[in-house]
Amino acid sequence: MRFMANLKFIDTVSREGSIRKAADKLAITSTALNRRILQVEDEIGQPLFERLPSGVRLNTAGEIFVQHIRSQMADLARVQSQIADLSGIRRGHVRVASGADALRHFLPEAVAGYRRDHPAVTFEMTRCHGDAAEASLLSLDTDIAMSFAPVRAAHFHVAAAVRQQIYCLMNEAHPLASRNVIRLRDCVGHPTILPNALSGIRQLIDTALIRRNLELNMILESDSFEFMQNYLLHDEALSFQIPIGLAGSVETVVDSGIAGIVARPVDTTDVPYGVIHIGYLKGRVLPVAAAKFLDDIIHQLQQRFPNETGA
Amino acid sequence: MRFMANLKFIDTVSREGSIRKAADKLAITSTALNRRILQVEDEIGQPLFERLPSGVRLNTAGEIFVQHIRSQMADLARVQSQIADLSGIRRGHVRVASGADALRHFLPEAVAGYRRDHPAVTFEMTRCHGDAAEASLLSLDTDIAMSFAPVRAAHFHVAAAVRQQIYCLMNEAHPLASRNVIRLRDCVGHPTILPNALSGIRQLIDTALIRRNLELNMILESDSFEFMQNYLLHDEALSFQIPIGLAGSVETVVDSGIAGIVARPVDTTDVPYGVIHIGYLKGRVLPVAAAKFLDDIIHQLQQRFPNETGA
DNA sequence: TCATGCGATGCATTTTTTGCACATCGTTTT
DNA sequence: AAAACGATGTGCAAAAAATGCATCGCATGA
Repeated sequence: MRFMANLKFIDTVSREGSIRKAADKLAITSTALNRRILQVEDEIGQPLFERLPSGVRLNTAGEIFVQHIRSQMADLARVQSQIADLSGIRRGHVRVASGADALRHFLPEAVAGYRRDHPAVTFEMTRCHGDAAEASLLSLDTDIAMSFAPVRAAHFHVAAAVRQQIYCLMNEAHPLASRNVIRLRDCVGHPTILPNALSGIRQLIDTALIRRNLELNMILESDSFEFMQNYLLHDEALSFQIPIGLAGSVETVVDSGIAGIVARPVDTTDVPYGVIHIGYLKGRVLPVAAAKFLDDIIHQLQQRFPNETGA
Repeated sequence: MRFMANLKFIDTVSREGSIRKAADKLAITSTALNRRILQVEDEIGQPLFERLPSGVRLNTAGEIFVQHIRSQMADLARVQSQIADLSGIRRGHVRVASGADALRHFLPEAVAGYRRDHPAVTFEMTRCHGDAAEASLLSLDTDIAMSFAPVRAAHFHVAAAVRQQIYCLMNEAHPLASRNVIRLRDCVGHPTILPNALSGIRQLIDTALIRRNLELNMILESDSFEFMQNYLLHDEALSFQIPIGLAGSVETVVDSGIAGIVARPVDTTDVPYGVIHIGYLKGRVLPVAAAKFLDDIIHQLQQRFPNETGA
């Protein structure tokens, strides 16, 4: 794309914070890159970068301009995707940011299913925590975000929301494994593993504990669900998860997807439902591929959680 | 703007319908232009134009791409305006499409007033009828549209709406000039001049006539308000106009702005109020200059028609 | 004080773009 | 039916632009 080259160069420089580093990345000499930037600045009529001894940094005009560039590039991707769609082959590139929950089982299956129908579409999956999702949407590094944390609606268009009950995970030999529903007070005293503070699950549980003035015996904290679940195989402890992070459908979720580990719902009067939000940057028009994939996962969510899915 | 050159070239070719004509307009040879277009088509991966014996025409992919180009260029104008605004000098270019009514007195005054404060801002005023306004907003040839005709809300964001009563214009020697309010039936029999069928005024009057089963003695039809008013100086006829097309404020509008011509309100039970809509393309972010000018004229409308202006 | 890393610049070189002449194709006119 | 016209596409030489190298000036940090 020659006609976008200069703009892409500026974007890269702004990300690298240095003309020389950007030049390396772009496989041209710093001289050439420098001059192209000077040229664009000349055409704009104002400098876009502050020259610092350690490199360059965007000034206010640059911030505005780079935001424009990114939106242009994202829009060009949409247009290309739309044009490619005309010739029958659906091609494109879809970038998804998601919490770790959905990245475990749901998204792999969803992506694989989509690619079965549209093998020319490529994907980029980024794991991220709450706020980072919004940032990557804003900088147009991501098309679709999926987050269990509450979202600020300012920049986020919610395409779908799915209610998720908290489940308690444990070894099938655990004394609580015989119960059909777990009350929060049942957990007190048992060794417990919790996701770290950025997780939506953790926030829900912490709020519930404070409200009921309970305290759990937390022995371990992690941001890896896989680690936490595997740990349960070797120690008699409790952990928490939401259905989308488990393998089966919600009715058959008696076992958690890992042999020997069972999942039991936590009473919703103790810990309320949380909500997974799926959406994209407000005001954006998604590329065809991303839009179709979004439709796809919303459809799958409706099938898997028929009574929990809303607009 | 070298980095936009190729895109601008494609836009021009699509408007001219011929590579040669576009090349003339762009002051380069058709050879060079042709090759640049082939190059872009190559980068896109698909042809954008159909080659016809009489020139070129956009194909479907081209339509999509050109729409993208136009939105990019409009957005670049916004960004430039915003950047220029940082340095204190407000510069930019504002493109307004309006019916003939507002172009007579209101807009000249409004533009002159704005340019008094911001002399670096340039303007482009286009007179247009109802539907053409929407088209020029959609093709991003226009920033702000002002229309007395009813607007379809699909693509039009209404920034302000002003109620306008119909006034009857006549020579001060006309027998009806002695009345304070004109009833529609009073007009029957008198020679009458009407704006042509595209005008919002005409549509309101036609509807009223049909409803009351009246018929006017129409001797002349025109799309030039100036012609119509000047005609009244030489013949004892009636014409119609809305306040924004007249010179004074609504209270002092006993004379029409032209010596010897008076304006009398038409009873609103006969001909209802019409509405002037001022707005822009839905979803667009206007350049700073255009946005401020829009604020400006809305403010002036509120001052001039304090009880008629709504959101 | 010196070394280091940054962006800017002059100049020779390479790459790209341009313009001219002409080919090719379809339509219109004679 | 044939010629003329006007459209886009193509070789080739000239012109213009971009590039790479060596170098400068400058501020920071050891």
